[in-house]
Amino acid sequence: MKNNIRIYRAIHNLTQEELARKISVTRKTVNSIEGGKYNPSIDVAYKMAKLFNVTIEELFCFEDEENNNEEDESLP
Amino acid sequence: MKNNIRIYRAIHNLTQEELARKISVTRKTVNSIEGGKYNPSIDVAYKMAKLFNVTIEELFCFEDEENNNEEDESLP
DNA sequence: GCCATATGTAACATATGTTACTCTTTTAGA
DNA sequence: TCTAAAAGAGTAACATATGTTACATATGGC
Repeated sequence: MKNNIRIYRAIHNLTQEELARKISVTRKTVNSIEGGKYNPSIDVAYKMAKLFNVTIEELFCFEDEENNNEEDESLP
Repeated sequence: MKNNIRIYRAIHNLTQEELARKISVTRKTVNSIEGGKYNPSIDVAYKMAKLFNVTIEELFCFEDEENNNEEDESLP
């Protein structure tokens, strides 16, 4: 699932570590979610969205994430 | 975390099983989330919100869930 | 009361999100 | 270039969400 964390982090001028501290998770969690390694829990998603003053839907891109292959390394 | 699943389910006239099938989870998952047994994953939350045509924030009540005790049995 | 449907719930197994620890790589600045 | 901050990442351990299966309870119509 793609997301706009990096963008909103830039807008609010926060490092991954600062963001992590503000929402009470580790920097690795922010790093992994921002990099799309895994999806956030709904709590973490909400805390981030609230901090950035946007909705969860604005921060994370759900739309057509079901039928893609999250990497292009499998393409011919 | 409280939620309005039961209400929106009633509005859309769906049983737990029908809702479950529409969002590709089991009835137990719907039942457990609706009953507040655990929080949904962000995917399930999104699918429900999309089906009911509301935002995740409208469907689930995050606001002051940190400092409550999720039951009123502890009240005097 | 009897029956069908809807809902609540338990034990266990599996999948996924999060942390702690550590290390490497990239980026920005003097 | 050298340095430090920032970001990317691997692993193991743990917490939580979800599925499977089965059974119990409620509710309404006959």
